[in-house]
Amino acid sequence: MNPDYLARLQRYMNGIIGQKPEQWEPFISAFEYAEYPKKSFLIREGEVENYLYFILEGGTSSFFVNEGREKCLDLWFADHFVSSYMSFLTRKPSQIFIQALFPTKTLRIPHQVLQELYARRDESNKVGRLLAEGLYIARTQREIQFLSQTAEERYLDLMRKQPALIQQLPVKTVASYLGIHPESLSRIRKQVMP
Amino acid sequence: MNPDYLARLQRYMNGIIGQKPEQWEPFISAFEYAEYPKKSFLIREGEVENYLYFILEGGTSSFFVNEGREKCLDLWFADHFVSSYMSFLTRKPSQIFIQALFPTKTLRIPHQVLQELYARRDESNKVGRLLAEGLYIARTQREIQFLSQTAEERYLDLMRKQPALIQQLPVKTVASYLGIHPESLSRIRKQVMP
DNA sequence: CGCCGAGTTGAACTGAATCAAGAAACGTGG
DNA sequence: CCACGTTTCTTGATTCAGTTCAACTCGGCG
Repeated sequence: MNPDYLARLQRYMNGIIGQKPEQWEPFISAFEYAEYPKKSFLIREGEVENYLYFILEGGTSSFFVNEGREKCLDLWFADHFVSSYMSFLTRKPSQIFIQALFPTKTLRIPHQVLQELYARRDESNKVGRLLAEGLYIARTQREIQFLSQTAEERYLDLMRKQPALIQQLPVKTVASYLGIHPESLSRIRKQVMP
Repeated sequence: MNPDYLARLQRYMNGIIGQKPEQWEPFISAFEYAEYPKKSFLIREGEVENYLYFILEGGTSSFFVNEGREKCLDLWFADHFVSSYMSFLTRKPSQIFIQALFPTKTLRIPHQVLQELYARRDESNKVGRLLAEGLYIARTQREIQFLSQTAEERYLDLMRKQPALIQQLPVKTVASYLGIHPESLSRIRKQVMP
């Protein structure tokens, strides 16, 4: 494993919990390296999520399948955590798939190891707290956006905030992320372009 | 204040973090009692959320207003925590209102006090972690439901899981919670009833 | 009594889904 | 490196869930 990888995670931890290495050091050393080829799954529906992943390179889509259609919950890229977090927390089968959108390199921590850390070192709960808080905020922002904007507005927003993302991902992935079908995104693009 | 109220919070904490009073005792004693008349606001859009509330009696609606329409994010009742949690965490103005649906009694903890607790007692982060995790799960479940069910399915689901709620709340509140307009709920009820 | 907000009903409208068909891009194996 | 089959993308025609706007009813309350 590239030694720079742990440094990446350290830098991220520094950013969210501050300059107290003793708080995140045991946390960081509990991670293991794992790679996922493009289109492979970090987890499938029905499995119990055993890992929390920190993305080093690449990106993932979290989605569930309803009546044969993929419904994307979120996309995550380098320097973010991803997991079927509900399954990870509840130890129940995952309702979602997480799939690598590109060849993806991660550091991951097993559930068991994290739980032991929480139990053994009170201060490690701070990491877990900040993690859950961050995920909560992301979820809530997205829900507010879905309730207040049309598909076209969400698309324009995405173009403004993450233009690279629209270039790199297939239309069907972007459409699913926007909560619409590929045909609709196709029309929106035609509408918006000229 | 009714002394039973602290016991209520204690029982709840016991349920989520287990039988270690020393973990939640300093937490619980930091709460103060507060009442909200029906239709009053725990917080309004634009204000920074200063409290995390534990509901003793009554209930609340969390909503934002978009183009003059109320969009409900969640409803909470006795023995649950509520807050404009995104504002509480980020210290930025709240995007949402929280309004008492009935005369509502709460125990609330000020942001500052909770932060000091987090900083001074590592183990109190566990409470914060479990709280954020629980809120994350609720948000995610709701998002999955919105992406996979029609309004009628969501209504039938609510009837099955929370029939009392439909009785006690005005149609417009239930409609907003279901993500539709009162007219639409009216039609769905007619459709479903006979 | 009369008002006023809450709920219902109707008719027209709209954003997005659905179904179908064709064109373009992709990747896989020969 | 090309050929072939499979996805992916686009476009069109149609349908549908839910909105919008407007009118009307009902029940409580000053």
